[in-house]
Amino acid sequence: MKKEKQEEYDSLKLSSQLCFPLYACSKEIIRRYKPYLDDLDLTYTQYIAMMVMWEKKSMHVKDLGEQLYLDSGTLTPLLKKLEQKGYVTRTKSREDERALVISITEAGEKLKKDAVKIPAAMGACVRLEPEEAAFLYKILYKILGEI
Amino acid sequence: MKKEKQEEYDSLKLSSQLCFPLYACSKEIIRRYKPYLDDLDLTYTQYIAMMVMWEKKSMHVKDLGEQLYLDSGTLTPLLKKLEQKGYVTRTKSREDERALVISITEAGEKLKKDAVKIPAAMGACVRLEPEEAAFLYKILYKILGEI
DNA sequence: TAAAATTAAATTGCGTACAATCTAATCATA
DNA sequence: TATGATTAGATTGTACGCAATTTAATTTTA
Repeated sequence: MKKEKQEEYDSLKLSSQLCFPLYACSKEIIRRYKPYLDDLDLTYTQYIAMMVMWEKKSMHVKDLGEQLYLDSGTLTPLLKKLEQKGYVTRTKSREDERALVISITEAGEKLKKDAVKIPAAMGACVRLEPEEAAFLYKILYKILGEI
Repeated sequence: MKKEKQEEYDSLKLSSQLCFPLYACSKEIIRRYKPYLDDLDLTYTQYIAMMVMWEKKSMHVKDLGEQLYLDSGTLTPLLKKLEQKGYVTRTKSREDERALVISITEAGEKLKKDAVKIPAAMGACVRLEPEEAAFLYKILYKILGEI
């Protein structure tokens, strides 16, 4: 086989790709969260949604979706579940009846007290040097920024 | 609020976490693959499965699952779909009747010719310096290696 | 200002992910 | 060699993730 052809084919190896370790790593980290999140009866996606709510207290579904890079097809059922659990409320906006306002509840705020343990536990679980973590963070946001 | 308490709460911000950009980035890259994969009528997961098959030609579902970090719950329906499309065959192993052998077909091999364009197209799509890419690759496999 | 365009959520449908369970085959060993 | 343990896949059930479509509300503009 010609050398160029072989090189082309090599690029189709899983081990030549960046996308694959990124995809596998993302799933792996989420898997490592699971035991901690199970204690709070939250899935990973519900957890990142709650993280935004803990910070912002109240916001439109649209804005939440922009923060999380998720659309209404994912968020609508997820937020209904968080409402069932009593962590948020869902109410139509007065100013714009198209928009739905998500607000954190008392119980949702309470949950935060249990959740604060998680980042530390995860930090111990993923062993990276501080410089490695910082660089990884920077590169990932560089890729996301290209959107 | 006490300073330590605030720091604890800050760790619960989406912007303080590594997991979130990793998760968002993984989805974003897969999203960027979509137009190219649509041309081949493959999903991303089907594509990485085919990447292994292009390299190995034939293997057990179990080994494929180990390569891709996927279990039979994901692979069984996925491989049935690839079989329907005519890219692989699924046959019981002679030596061990529990095992299922996945083998690439003529049509599956043909598909590789169209797929070789994808890594180059994606490289142009995700703009990282070579050192950045190399570093990212190394760190991701470091995290995966901790499994 | 009435019609057209746009926008925000919800809905539908398909394809993962993965835990948990089940079934059948194989292995280990008492 | 019978039987208990292990293993490989398949199945079931829950929860995304996202494209495409729908519905209702708002904005634009002819």
